[in-house]
Amino acid sequence: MDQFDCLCIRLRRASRALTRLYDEALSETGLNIAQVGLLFSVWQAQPIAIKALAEKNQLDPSTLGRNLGVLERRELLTLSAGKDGRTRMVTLTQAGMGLLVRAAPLWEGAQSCARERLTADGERTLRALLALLEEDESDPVAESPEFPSEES
Amino acid sequence: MDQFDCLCIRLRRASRALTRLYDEALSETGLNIAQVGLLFSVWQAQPIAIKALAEKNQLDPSTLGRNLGVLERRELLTLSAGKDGRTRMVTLTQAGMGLLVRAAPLWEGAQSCARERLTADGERTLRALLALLEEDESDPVAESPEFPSEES
DNA sequence: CAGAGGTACAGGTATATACCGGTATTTATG
DNA sequence: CATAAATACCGGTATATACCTGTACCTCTG
Repeated sequence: MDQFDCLCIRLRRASRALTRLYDEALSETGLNIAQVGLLFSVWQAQPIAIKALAEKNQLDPSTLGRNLGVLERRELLTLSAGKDGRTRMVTLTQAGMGLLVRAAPLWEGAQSCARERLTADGERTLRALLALLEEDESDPVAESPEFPSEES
Repeated sequence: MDQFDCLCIRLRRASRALTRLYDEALSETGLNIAQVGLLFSVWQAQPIAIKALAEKNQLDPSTLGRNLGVLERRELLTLSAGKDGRTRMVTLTQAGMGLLVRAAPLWEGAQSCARERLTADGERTLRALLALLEEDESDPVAESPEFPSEES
């Protein structure tokens, strides 16, 4: 086993790899998959407050605020005052909407490619993950001393 | 469906959530899961060049270099010149080794928790993901107009 | 209605991540 | 052997991500 069986590390690695795939497919739009996903999420719910959008995307509100700032500077969306003076409502601009439409077929391509790739060499990983989840918990990890213990 | 069925967005979201879980479990070490994973990876292969470590972790070498810098400043590892004058070899310090040992039980806890949580409310997601992978490709996505098309 | 407490956001700080271009070093080539 | 090409790394730049703190605003209570 090249890597230790950390669900989180595995997931992070898979996330990086898949992100690279989508980002490349979307490169001609000048946006990455996180940004396209965000625009899409706004489109679904606009106008929507930052807090609500953060919950919808399970993102820290301050993170989301900064991410929105990038898209606002590119004039893909606007942040306007809501009825509640504390909130700022997010809305797509025409340009943002247009970019989403342009991104759609590119996203489709990446999604197909991802699906193929996952089917090809990743379904095993998924199944292994499932197996890991179903692993007998009562069996202590004594067999494979994956983490260093007290021998220096 | 609250979210659109982007494998990448889903994976990124899951990655963020799981990262939060592990990071919290590891908080008393002052390290996050990415750092612990990196220390572990170095431990497995030390001394190892940045390039090789980057490949092992599927990380961009420049990214890895910066991440290593953080751990070097905390004196958890050292970067020394290799035989090849271009490379820098990464090695754990005693402190780095010690922290890894301290992190082990905390990591175990997070891993168990993650496994439980995934079993509880995420196995469905995994199975859905599998189903998505096995989805009939010949069926065009016409049914659910997930992405905006030409109506502004 | 005035103050207490809660809410939504902005900004500071830190890390993670990637791409690109520059530099030093090694290797290959003529 | 001298030069070209390849390699490994570093630093600039940009974005993603989260935590914490401060500020403005709203809501509730007396």
